[in-house]
Amino acid sequence: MSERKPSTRPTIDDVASYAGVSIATVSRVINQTAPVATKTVERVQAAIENLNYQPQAAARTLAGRKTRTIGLLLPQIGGYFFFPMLQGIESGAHVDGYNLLIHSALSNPDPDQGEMPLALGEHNTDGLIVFAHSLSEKELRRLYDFGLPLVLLHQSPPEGLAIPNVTFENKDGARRIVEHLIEVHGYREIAILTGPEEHEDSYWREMGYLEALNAHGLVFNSALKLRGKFSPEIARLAVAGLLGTGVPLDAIFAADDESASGAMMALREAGLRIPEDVAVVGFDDTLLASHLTPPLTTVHAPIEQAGRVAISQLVRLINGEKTESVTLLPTELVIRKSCGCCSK
Amino acid sequence: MSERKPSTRPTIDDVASYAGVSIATVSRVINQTAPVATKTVERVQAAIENLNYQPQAAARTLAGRKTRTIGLLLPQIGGYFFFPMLQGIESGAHVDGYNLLIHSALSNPDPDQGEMPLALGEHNTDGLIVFAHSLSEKELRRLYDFGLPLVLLHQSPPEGLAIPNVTFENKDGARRIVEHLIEVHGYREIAILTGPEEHEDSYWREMGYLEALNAHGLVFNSALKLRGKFSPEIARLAVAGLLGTGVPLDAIFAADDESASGAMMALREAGLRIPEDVAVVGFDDTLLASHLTPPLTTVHAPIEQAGRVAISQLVRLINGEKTESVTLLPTELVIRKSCGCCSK
DNA sequence: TTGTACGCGTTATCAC
DNA sequence: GTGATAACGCGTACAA
Repeated sequence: MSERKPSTRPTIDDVASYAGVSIATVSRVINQTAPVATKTVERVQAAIENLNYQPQAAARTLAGRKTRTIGLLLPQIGGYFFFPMLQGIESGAHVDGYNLLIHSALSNPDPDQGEMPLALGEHNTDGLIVFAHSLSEKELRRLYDFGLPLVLLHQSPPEGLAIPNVTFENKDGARRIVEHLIEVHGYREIAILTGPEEHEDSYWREMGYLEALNAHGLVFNSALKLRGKFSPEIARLAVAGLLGTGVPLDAIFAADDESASGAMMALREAGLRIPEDVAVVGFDDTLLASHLTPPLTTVHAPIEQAGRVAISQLVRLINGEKTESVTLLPTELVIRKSCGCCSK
Repeated sequence: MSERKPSTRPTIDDVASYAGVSIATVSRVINQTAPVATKTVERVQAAIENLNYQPQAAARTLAGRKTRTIGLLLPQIGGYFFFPMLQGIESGAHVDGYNLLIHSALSNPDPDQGEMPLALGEHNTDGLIVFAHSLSEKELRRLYDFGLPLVLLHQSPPEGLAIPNVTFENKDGARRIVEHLIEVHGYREIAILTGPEEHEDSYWREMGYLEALNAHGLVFNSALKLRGKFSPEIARLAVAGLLGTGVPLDAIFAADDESASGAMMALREAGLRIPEDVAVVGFDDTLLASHLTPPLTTVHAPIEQAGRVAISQLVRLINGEKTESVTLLPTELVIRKSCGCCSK
């Protein structure tokens, strides 16, 4: 298959002469930036239609100093968490009339060491949504100082930077699900599978776990704190290791659904039944949760909504309107079977 | 939280005067488009560094007539299939130095009826990757006739349009997994859960199924053909319906992993064991497959690779190089437990 | 090896 | 309501 030669596209001048008006008028009907006579509008629109004209984005940006584009920076693409988030962000961006430019930080080497400057920034975006720790603090500061509108998803801003951030009521959700394990099922030996060290959501989920323990007079047993890193494989190994020690165990609170699935694997491999021998609960309520066997009791996190809110905050910022410095989205307990409820 | 005022960014002129050269020279060192004296290069680079200069994307595009951006058009964002694909596309695009603009067709109303023109197109991209049927044939034709480089993912081009397309060896993979059911396990009553009607991958998977049946002297029983639409819920209902009829059933070949998970649910709800009573196999080998209980025997499809190949084809097209009209990526049988193998 | 000057296609600011 | 025309920031002949 060989190349075809691109034809030349019509410009605003072509439209203007076709319609017998000036380019200024054409611009006016396109952008509705000033009143134009109805007849003229019709002629111009017909011209646009007939010539199949579409304004050149780059020229508009250059002249109008707006890219109409929002950038999204992610640590990496993948995981169950990712697509509802992207869904929210994409639809939100589109509703507000913005294009979405995506980059994963992995393919975006650290600008502190390497040469390559950030592919997303003030030169091609009106604002950025930064997920968790996809940007070094230094780079974040640079962009902030520059004045680029920024919103942080699932990360609070570095000291002194007034960047809006949106996340979940993690502590509250975690506390509630752990209390469910304690109050409804009477479990007392409850392990926790934490996420990555630096992950703030994980931190607050752990705090919620501790709070629930304390509220019910249970003492925290550090042997029951396992690092799951939001990864099924790592969680599986961690749980297998715990089971090897023979420590008594009633239930496992995994800080996300993926590590919960790893925990389930480990339990099953050890010949333990879920939830009869050990209960397992998660956090996030991703697609995975309902596909597991038994279906996972978890905390529903409004992931898609978070994406949408992040966009709306960013758009407000771009428009120079006031924004919330922190948005905490409520979570909700979702009872399925892995905790011991509803089992037959 | 209130607004901050954006500072003004340095231009190529600032860099030029800072370095004591002309803007042409600055442009040359940035784009390495002509030899420049080493000393000069150093001075310019220092200037760029000190001024924190980054070229304005819009201006480069306007002057150089290249957006350095690739557009990705999707029917909707979601499903397990989606991550690896996006991963491949994103990384591929980045490796080749392109930005990635994403749009889902859902938020992109049909331009044939509505007003809104396609948000992605010749005005803001150098080329487009179009997934399955996210674009009407008319719009596809328009873009093609215009000369915009186009690559189709999991869809063959409309009559007469020479657009490269990349997909899997669907028929072959389907045939192999169904033959596995027949030859290794001796199943004869094998149902199929197809995907959406118009989906080509699904069509070829069905063909592979039929081929396997024929090759082993089994006659196709139309009662065993169920529409799963690549959806767990729809598949679940379809299978439940089938079970209600009492038709004999040894195994189910689901045309994708998600419908396989739905089939499993239905079977379990009917009190049937997998694979002892009815075996289930899928297609794609997404994350889901290994998370199911029992782990799903399926056909591994190189989803991420398909994304990467699509990008490379598109880039070749953009560069005016020759491309493959069709790329068929090989699939591979992945034996887990849901077919009856490895069970203990 | 380097500099000058024009053009890329819009928006925005004036006048009329 | 409408029309000239000056930016916008950069690439790139063409000259030197």
